[in-house]
Amino acid sequence: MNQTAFEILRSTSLPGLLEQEIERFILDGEVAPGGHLNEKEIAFRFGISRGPVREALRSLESSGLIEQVPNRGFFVRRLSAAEASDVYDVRTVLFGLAGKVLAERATDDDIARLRRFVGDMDEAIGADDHARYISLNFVLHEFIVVQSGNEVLAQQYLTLVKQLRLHRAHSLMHGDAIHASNLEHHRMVDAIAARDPAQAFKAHANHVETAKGRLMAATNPLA
Amino acid sequence: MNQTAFEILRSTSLPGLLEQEIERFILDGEVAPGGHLNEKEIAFRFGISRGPVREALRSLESSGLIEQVPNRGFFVRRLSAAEASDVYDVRTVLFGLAGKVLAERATDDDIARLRRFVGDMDEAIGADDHARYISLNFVLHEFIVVQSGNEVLAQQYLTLVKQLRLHRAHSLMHGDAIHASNLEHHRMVDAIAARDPAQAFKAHANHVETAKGRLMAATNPLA
DNA sequence: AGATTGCTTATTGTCAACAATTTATTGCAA
DNA sequence: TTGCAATAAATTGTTGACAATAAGCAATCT
Repeated sequence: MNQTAFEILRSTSLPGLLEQEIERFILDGEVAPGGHLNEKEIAFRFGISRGPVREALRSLESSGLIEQVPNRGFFVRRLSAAEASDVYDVRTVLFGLAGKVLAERATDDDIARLRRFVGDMDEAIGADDHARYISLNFVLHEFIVVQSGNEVLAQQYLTLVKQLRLHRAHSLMHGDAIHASNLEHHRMVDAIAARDPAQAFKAHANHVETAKGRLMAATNPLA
Repeated sequence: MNQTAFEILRSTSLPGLLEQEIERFILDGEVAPGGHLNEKEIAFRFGISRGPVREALRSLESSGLIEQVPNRGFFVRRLSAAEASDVYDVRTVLFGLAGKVLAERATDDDIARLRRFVGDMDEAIGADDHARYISLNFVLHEFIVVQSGNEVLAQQYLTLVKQLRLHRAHSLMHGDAIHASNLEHHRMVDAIAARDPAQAFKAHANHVETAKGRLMAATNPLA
């Protein structure tokens, strides 16, 4: 039963479980940026008291998804364009590092899977399946970062990606942009397959940098 | 009075204040890596209850300074050589980015202060004042990262530096190493003064990379 | 002696209640 | 009607108590 599974997890770490649930809630947009998180309501929703809820909220605060205002509670963080730009800059070098490290240690199987991902994404583009492309895109990036084997890197990177979802136009791409994006993916995988760390760093960093460019252009057409 | 200052801060955010105090406690080595953090004892020490203590501990957990073991509490994190290596790799690209950004936006005053720092460090070397060098070294790095203006970058970087203090040999340098280190500082500042972002990235990243090399050599003389 | 079981103690995990602060509402006067 | 003051309600901040789990210790058995 799901009930028992819940009970088992519950006994290990209730705040940890809560953190995941609240995070999902935020990332799914069920509470908009700037929105207030009512402790009592959250506690009631999960049938527990406010103690564990506050602990979970503190964790989410540290990962930059929510902010605390003294005596007023926790609010979903609002990410300005300037802040999103800063996040992108950090993400750029982290992803570059992931590519570099992966070029040094990728197995043949890793490379085969990377090629498969990018191939599937080409197919999704051909079939005009936008949702599938977005989904595969996320999986590809996560795969690269996780397979790099550097947990610090992976954790930092994923935190930043989550933060970016708090920004208004966090992933509006269409037509040409998607096509160009997957061309960059090909270059990334080629560099890894060639076991060329320096080139892999460039290709991966460049990919995020151009993504930032697309985002900023969409946000502020004047700049 | 200090008492009132404490009371004022206390009214804004007790867990936040606690987090700083416990962090200082850990970084000063008053609890060794692997050591246990007794909630009741901490609460008693500050004359408060366990609620706020647990919230502060959750925050510290998110920043990677402590780890939670279910039903056994929080322990100061033990950083293995492999983990320290990973942290250094991430720190390398973050510091590279800081140098790059600073090269793009540093004011003349920033550059003057950088030169002064490095000059003072040369003096400290000449006077064989090891403690002063270490101190200035930290201030210089923090200055560069903060003046980059990217708060995400600064926060991530400082978190990693704190984590590194959990590793045994986190800053044993002497003689030649210190001299070589400050030569690298000169190259960093030169690149910033020349407003050369690409060169600044290289110089800054290289500086952390060689520091990692020194550390790993000290930790594992065989490799 | 060494290992094992059962009991005692200490510590964590969670809760419900209370105090303090903020927000919403009502009543009143200009 | 609008602005303001007083009051009521809701929410956060903190606490002390209780339950559940783990660690320490002594007595027992092989």
